[in-house]
Amino acid sequence: MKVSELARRAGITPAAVRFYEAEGVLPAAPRKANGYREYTDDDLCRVRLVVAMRGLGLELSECGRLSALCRDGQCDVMEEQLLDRLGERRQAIAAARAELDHLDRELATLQGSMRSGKMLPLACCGPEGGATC
Amino acid sequence: MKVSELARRAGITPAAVRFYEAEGVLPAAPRKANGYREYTDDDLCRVRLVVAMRGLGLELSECGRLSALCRDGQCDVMEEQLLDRLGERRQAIAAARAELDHLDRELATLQGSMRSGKMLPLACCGPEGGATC
DNA sequence: CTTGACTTTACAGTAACTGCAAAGTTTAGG
DNA sequence: CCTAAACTTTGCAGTTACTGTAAAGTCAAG
Repeated sequence: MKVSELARRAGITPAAVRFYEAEGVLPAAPRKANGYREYTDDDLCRVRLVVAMRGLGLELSECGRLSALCRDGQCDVMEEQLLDRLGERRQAIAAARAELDHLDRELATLQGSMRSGKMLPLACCGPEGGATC
Repeated sequence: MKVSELARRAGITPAAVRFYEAEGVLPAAPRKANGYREYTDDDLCRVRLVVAMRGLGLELSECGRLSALCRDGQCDVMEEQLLDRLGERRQAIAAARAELDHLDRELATLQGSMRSGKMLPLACCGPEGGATC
């Protein structure tokens, strides 16, 4: 199949597929006589793995590394490392959530102050006392 | 004061201050004879406003626009628009949180399947039936 | 007078793509 | 056979908000 079909079936754009190849995340596809990339179902499978890992929030380079392990017949090693990453991701997600919650509380408080007419409680004029904004 | 002191008192780096100026987020600072930027307490106040708005998650361009309004004596208009942005931000935060929650559930499920020995339930070999990864 | 701590500028790099331009290829229809 | 649409190729610029580096000038202390 050609790049557009591969991309469509993997759920990304042809440009992204070429980008992944350029970045070494996917192996360089063999070319037909006209220079077009030609893909097999196995290739599709590999792309899908990368897309799935990206969807889990892993960095592209990490997806490439893990996918390469799998291609080298070390799927078990890959699985092990993927499991590690999943744990790390969940920690990062928990942290991100806490941060969002904190920010939302700040925003709510600020909204409240502003709506009740108080002038900018933004830390604009700090503890040093300040000039007019 | 010089750029480092301004930056320190505003809670950012000197490089960020110069960047903000280059981007037009802050007005160009007047220079001393030696070419160094010279700032007043009012300038510090302006930078702090931008830093505060950035901390609320607003885009830099938006911070620049709002801060400029305030500089032009339209603090009231700025406040109004800021209030709008805060509402939008809170919506975006709620959406981001929902996404994080969803992702975390996915990760947890995947962790579970992998730990109990099931091979990659990643959508790697899709509904079309697939090759080996 | 030297050393260290500043300052200036400009430019490269980051993450993960998207969009564009220019040129060649294929495919369907007339 | 011709043409027009819909592909494909490459390379490069743009996105966001900076950070890091390099080269060069300035300033304060000892």
